[in-house]
Amino acid sequence: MSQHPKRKNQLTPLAAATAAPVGDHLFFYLFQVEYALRTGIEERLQALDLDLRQFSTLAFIVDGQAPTQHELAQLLRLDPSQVVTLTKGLAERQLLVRSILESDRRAKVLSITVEGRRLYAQAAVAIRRVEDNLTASLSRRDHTALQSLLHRILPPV
Amino acid sequence: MSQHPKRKNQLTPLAAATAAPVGDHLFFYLFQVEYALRTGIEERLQALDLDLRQFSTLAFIVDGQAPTQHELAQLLRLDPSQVVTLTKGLAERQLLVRSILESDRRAKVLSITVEGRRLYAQAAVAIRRVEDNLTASLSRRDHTALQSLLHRILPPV
DNA sequence: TATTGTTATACTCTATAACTATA
DNA sequence: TATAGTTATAGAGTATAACAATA
Repeated sequence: MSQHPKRKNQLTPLAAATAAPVGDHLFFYLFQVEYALRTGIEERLQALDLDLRQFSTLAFIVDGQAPTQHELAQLLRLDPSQVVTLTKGLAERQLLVRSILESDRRAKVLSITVEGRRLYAQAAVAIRRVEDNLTASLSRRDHTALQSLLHRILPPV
Repeated sequence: MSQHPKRKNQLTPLAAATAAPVGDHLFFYLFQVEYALRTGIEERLQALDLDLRQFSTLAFIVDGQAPTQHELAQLLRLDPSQVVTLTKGLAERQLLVRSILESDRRAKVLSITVEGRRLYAQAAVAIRRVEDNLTASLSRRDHTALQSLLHRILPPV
């Protein structure tokens, strides 16, 4: 048995996702927690045949924004060409619909389907479970405090 | 001027690094803060001709662990083959030395040079500045609280 | 026989440019 | 002329396998 098992397509970011904090740097802590949360979520989403990017896509649509592909590209910080592949895949699975925006026939509006909403809800529950598990050692107040602190330092969109 | 300017080699993770939080998910906040911090740090490190992975490498050595390449691979969650390229590059710049571990001649120990320590110190200051800037809206107590909360939910190594 | 480091290669994902349709 | 979307392709980064040296 290898001491360094690897899943296929495991995400190893270009930047460091260090396995241990060094010095007193906020970023070491932040990166490590982010890594744990991300991999935990990805693992759970696999069972639903979704990755984080696909989930986020559904989330933004469900959120009521009915974004165009261009808007989604900005929200996900993706190149528009990647959004094509992303949304086509979800559309093929009948999780969303890509329709022409009548007020600007160049644009495609993304809207959720019943099946898409159902899968999103399932995924959201699974993700919440991972989040709660990660912060299990915190009191509810501290969990809220963490989220609040992160919220306060969010750079303006 | 493009509405969607892109730096070359800008990191766009496989997973979502969403530009806006959705719902009440911890991960949206965490990812966004992580993204802001990471890109901010990478920008500063560019001036020193370092990326985060290289900085982390120096950091682990300076931390006094004198790790072998194998150990560094685990710390950075990298494949050993990638560590070769990584450490060779830093060795060429005389920032570290790769020497044979006498107690196990297969292994290579990494140790910092004077020049490497100097550059590391510079980089650490620059990173600290980015971190402080990110949390500028927080009181010192809240900054500490955030770091402490993140520390408490770190998964065991 | 197992492990560390190394090299070479295949593969995945991203960046870029060119193109169509619409504004 | 500019913008949304699309397609094709080149490039960067990662995973995998094979190998040498040492244990």
